[in-house]
Amino acid sequence: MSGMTKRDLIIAEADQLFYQQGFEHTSFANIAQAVKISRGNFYYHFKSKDEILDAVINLRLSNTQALLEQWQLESVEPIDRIHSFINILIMNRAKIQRFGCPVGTLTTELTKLQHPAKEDANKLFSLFRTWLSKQFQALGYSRNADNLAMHLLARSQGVATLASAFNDENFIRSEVEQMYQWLQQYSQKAA
Amino acid sequence: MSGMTKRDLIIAEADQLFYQQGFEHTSFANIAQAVKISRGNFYYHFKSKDEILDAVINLRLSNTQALLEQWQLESVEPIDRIHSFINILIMNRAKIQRFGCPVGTLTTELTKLQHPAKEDANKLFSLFRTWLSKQFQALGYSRNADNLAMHLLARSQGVATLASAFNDENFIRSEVEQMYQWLQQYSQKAA
DNA sequence: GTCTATACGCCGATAGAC
DNA sequence: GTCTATCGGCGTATAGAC
Repeated sequence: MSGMTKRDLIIAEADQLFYQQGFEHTSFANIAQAVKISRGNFYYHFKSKDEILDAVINLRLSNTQALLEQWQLESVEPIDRIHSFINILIMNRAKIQRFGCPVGTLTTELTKLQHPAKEDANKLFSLFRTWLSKQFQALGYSRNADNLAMHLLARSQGVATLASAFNDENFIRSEVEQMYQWLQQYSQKAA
Repeated sequence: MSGMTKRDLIIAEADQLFYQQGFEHTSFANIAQAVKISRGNFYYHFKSKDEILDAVINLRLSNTQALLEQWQLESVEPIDRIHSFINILIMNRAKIQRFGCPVGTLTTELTKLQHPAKEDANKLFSLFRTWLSKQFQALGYSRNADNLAMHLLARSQGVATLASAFNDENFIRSEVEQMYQWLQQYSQKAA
């Protein structure tokens, strides 16, 4: 947390609040209180609320990029890397049960608001999509790698939505197990 | 549309707007304009915005109930009934691509707003859940019927979320095909 | 850089005429 | 029942002192 400018701090707090309360429902007063600055001081750092949203999306994009690179380094086998993806549902289960998936809920909200930043938020999905697609390509499924990537993305989105609706941890664990089993059939071709 | 009271008309318009724009983002001015009444006249029919939300949720609950009963009458075989459920993704594909699933997006929004009506909105999910569960029970999978119901609900939620994010009709069709195929393995035991 | 004070609009909600 | 007029509050955003 050292070397963090006040601007970075605002973005980090806004990131959390947008996730927990939604973008529109989060006011400058909320963020200002969290960062412990006055509302007026805000506009020294950002010209508008949309500008904060852009910064939050960019933060999430670089965090996601870093996460994918980490998974890439941690595992050599594509199957293990895809496992890392599925496992976010377990790692983040507590927050997912409360607030859903940060990517899915943001894009859904921005869609309803017809907000121009929706396309940028969608890049978060695309990062996972292309990364997963590459793993399936490496497994030898180059023809439908993108379909498999989208399928897995959809499965995890659905799990997040229902886990949040029913606040059900066992459901997450059960579905993650099934996703692992589903994945097994694609580990054959690699050998 | 005949025999529709002004109150019913307000609820119907609010239903559409809440779906398309979100609950919080929809103002009385929006609804009033759609129904062609003044904002003030509103409070003759409803005491508060939350009261409209309750009415909209109740409308959706009874519509859903009617839909499930229709599916029950249209098909005798549980497999065919479950097919009817999966097929909503195709039937409503245009709206789903634009606004996502009306059930999922509403519960997600109300969760972030920490709105008391969230539990009522969740009953929409529960209607589908118990109905699907009954179909799987009828197929002979009484032990994990609820798990299968939740699995199918999650799959369709995920499809709706990603179809809306990427505005992709082919993805919907492809996933629906896979859901049909997944369902096939559960049609054996019945014989 | 950070603050206080304030402008201005939209929101939900109310009052009261017709 | 439907309207107009209006209140009080909160939202984003600005101006200007320190």
